[in-house]
Amino acid sequence: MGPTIHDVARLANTSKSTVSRYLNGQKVKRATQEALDRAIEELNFHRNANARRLVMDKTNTIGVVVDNISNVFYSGIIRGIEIVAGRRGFNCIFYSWTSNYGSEREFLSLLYEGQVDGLILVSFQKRTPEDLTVFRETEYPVALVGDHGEMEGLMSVDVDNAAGVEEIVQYLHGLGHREIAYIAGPPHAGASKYRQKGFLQTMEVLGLSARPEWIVESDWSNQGGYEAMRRLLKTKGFTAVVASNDETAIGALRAIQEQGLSVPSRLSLVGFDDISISEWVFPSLTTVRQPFQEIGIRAAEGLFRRIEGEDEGIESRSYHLLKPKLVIRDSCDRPTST
Amino acid sequence: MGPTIHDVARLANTSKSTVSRYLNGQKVKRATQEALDRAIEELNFHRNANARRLVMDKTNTIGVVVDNISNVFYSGIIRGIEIVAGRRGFNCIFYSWTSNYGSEREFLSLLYEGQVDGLILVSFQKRTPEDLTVFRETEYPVALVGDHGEMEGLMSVDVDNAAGVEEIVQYLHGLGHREIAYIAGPPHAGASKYRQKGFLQTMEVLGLSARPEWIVESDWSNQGGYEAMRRLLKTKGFTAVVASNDETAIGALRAIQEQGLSVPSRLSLVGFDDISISEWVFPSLTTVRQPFQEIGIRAAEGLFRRIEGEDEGIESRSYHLLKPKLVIRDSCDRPTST
DNA sequence: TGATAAAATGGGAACGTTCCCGAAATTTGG
DNA sequence: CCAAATTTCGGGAACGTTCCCATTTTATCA
Repeated sequence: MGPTIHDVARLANTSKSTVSRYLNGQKVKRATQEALDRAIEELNFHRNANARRLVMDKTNTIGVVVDNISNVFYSGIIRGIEIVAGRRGFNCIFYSWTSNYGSEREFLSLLYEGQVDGLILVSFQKRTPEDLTVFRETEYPVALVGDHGEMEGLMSVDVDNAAGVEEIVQYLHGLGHREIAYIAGPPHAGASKYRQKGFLQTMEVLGLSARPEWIVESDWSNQGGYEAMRRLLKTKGFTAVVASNDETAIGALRAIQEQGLSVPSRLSLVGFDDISISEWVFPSLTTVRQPFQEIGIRAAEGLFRRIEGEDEGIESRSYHLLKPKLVIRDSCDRPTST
Repeated sequence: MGPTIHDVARLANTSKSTVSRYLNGQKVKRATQEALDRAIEELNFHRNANARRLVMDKTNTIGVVVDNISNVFYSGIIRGIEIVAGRRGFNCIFYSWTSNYGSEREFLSLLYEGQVDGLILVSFQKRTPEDLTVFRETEYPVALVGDHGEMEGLMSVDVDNAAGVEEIVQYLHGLGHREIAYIAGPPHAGASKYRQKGFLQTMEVLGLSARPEWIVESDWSNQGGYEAMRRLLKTKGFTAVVASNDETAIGALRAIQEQGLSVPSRLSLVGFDDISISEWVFPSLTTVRQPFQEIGIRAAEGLFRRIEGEDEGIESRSYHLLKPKLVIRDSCDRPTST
């Protein structure tokens, strides 16, 4: 191992208690301070984190579990979490939930084992009811981002997916579109379900018919969007396409352009998420922006409320639904009058 | 805290030593085993990681520091690292190198403090000579991915940037291009320098002149590529554009298309990196694929060689240069004969 | 200057685990 | 069935730190 507090004490002609106190910011005599500084410098001393954590029963660290750590749109969420953690003097460490692990639940052992003081689980995959129950029952600080499976009593943050799609449909309707196709996401993901519900409900409210052959399923990938759009293009009559996320929309855009059709003059297209590339495809994509950073901030604040035991009440275990925002770019226009 | 090994021992009518042995996979009598299983289950016992780490002086964890944790093209590198770590029974934790931290070097304290057994630093930013020296001098296991500042004696992995650009230029030359423009990256990043060097050298080898007004600088962002391309389009005569990364290329593509020019019939365009979106822009982007996963694997293997002290020699402290591969898609064609 | 208050210091227990070593229990072999 | 060999077990030290408490040193004020 490296040098210990004891070695420092010996070199500085004092006791480990004094070294410990100095390292923890308490005052020591001027002379001892200088001796300690010299000793620490000379030995290149660093406190052993494991010993500290053992005795203090505190890590000053929160863990963030992300499925697919490099998903572009987790970037904002992570940033939000880091801002709040930094403010509280906590570090963040990230775990990627790859196939190495069976279920998200397994990460709870990070808490049991004392590796982190709190845990934020970020996933837009479907969560199992067993997972959710475990998260609710544990007395350790846990916050969820994404699918909360409509379970009460657990701290979670998500975006109002239905409201986002409603905005989209209203916008298209305002432009004059009446025949609107929809590319759905994976049927089990919570976000996907809410988006589709938002689509169907708004169509109904507006008195538009959502024709079954104009609703196709995809998997939220570029490839999936591309294939879905090709299927869609075999039918006729719609003037606008709502893709349930941006990746899908970009795949769809490619399929449309390959057919020599033009967006937006021939067909309008909308996405969802506002990932960074959406501004840069041609034409730039009209979409709905998720308040990613805000999501991260809310989740982290909820978590810290539990870590610091600020409330035992219901507030820290409630469900936050954030409103997304329509971002109008160049991929929509009035329908061509035929 | 939670229940301890002692509580388990008491409940199972045995001693902590026996519990410890059982937890570590040694054999115990059938009867005690059953009693232990019951006790562990009933108490929901988990070993305290900090106590274990303290006494064993080992964490079975490697840390991976990434600047901007959500950069799409770190995904493959991370995956590669996780594969190797998983094989060795190690966990990975990720740290994001945000503005919270001054320099990469600060992460070395994770090693000093015993939080991780090894560290991989992934960054394509410019590294300072001081940082590099510290990484070289430390006796702790460290591996670098990206810029190694041409310093000898440190374990690092990078892609052969110059060779990649050379392939691009050779390919364009083979198609008949003679007038080639170049959008450079940020001048201080190592990768950027090598790519530019590769461009200039290959042009010279082929007897082509790299005209100064056809070499513009950018910052490797979409926006930067867009602006650089607009500047470039004020000049005339070139038939192909080499962008020094894909993001830049995609920004450039947009600028070209906004002018009503067509890729590839009017202008050929090539990128570098092969990020996932490059396949999906229209036309799909011809680019050079970095072997991201392989990079991660190499770095992790080098790291583990040092963690496990397999060699004290030079092998684990050498520089690995991996060859990238040209990926031909739809953004290049023969120049139009005017 | 001397009594008293305040500040600085050192010793030792505690945190929960692993691991060594000697003791106890069990198995083996004649 | 008994001694020897083997397996299982329990006690205690150690890991490096924090924190409490008693002690020593320094500062304060009449």
